[in-house]
Amino acid sequence: MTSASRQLVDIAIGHLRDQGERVTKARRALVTVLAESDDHLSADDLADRLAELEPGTHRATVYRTLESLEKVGVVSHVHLPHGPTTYHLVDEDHTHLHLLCRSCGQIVDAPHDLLDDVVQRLADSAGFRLDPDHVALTGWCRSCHPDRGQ
Amino acid sequence: MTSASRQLVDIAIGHLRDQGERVTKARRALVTVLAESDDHLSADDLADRLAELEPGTHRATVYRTLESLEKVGVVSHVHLPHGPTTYHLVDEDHTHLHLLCRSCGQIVDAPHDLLDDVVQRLADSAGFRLDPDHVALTGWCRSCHPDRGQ
DNA sequence: TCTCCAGATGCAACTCGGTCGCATCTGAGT
DNA sequence: ACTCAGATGCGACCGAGTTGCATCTGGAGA
Repeated sequence: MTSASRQLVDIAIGHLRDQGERVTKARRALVTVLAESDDHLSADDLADRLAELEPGTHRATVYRTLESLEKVGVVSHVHLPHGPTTYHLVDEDHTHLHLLCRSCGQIVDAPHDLLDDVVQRLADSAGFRLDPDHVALTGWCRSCHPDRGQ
Repeated sequence: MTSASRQLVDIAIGHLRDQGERVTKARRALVTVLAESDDHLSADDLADRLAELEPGTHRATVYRTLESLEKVGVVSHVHLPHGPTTYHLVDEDHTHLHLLCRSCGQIVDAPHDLLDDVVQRLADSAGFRLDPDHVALTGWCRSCHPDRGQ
């Protein structure tokens, strides 16, 4: 475990305590797994990695723990069309949007401010507060883009 | 059945024939249901409505028929995060994007050209061809928007 | 350090959206 | 009318996520 990820874990655990949430083995282990991973892991991926750190952790616990961590704002999830939801630690410094290639399934990162104009326009015109990074947008990546998609 | 929807059905059935696809009872019935519906129906919703027009149509047939109709370009689907996929007839004149409220679940329509700039920028910068209406974007609608989301 | 209990966990059964293999049926070309 | 590739009905299956309930435990208070 790198010092960077140890620090992420400490911060996240701190948030849990601050909000009166219990710091259990499962929660600490899950945060640790998240801190050491990239941000495209499904609940099942997390359960697999958790099997080493905290064996016997049940799938249902993974889902419930993720829910708790989201509630206190240390975790967030992204929906991938045609695929499982992925989870990641909230990290203001490294936010980015996700683009999913409909052909090869590759996830391409996009700058976090890509939709800033759209957010502004929707707020002004429809009073809709857009949450730009909660779903992956889809399309075709450079190496795939066909004339006509699936 | 209105004359407008009858016309949509005829056009769609024409596309099927043109592309050498069979015109079966289930396909005709499903196109008819789609032509008479708004565009936020799940496969199960469609199966329910199909029960009147063409009783005994199996769920699996609904999925397979939707797939065939998509292949010939008369149907398209939109993913709603936290909900089932919805299907609609392709209709160039009435395209729009979908915004899903994370609080009340309401679907808000947005102008189809909302993401045109983004499409252009992504194409230029990343070679990614964005398909702007394949997933619903999420956020909070005018009557919900809280200070902090779920 | 011990006690206690709200809240977290393990487990199994369940839901829901979607897919698949296979036997049967049918649209449409001859 | 005959034929058969392709469409359908059916049921079993799958993956993702949820729920009810019994048991366990973190951490606050004595």
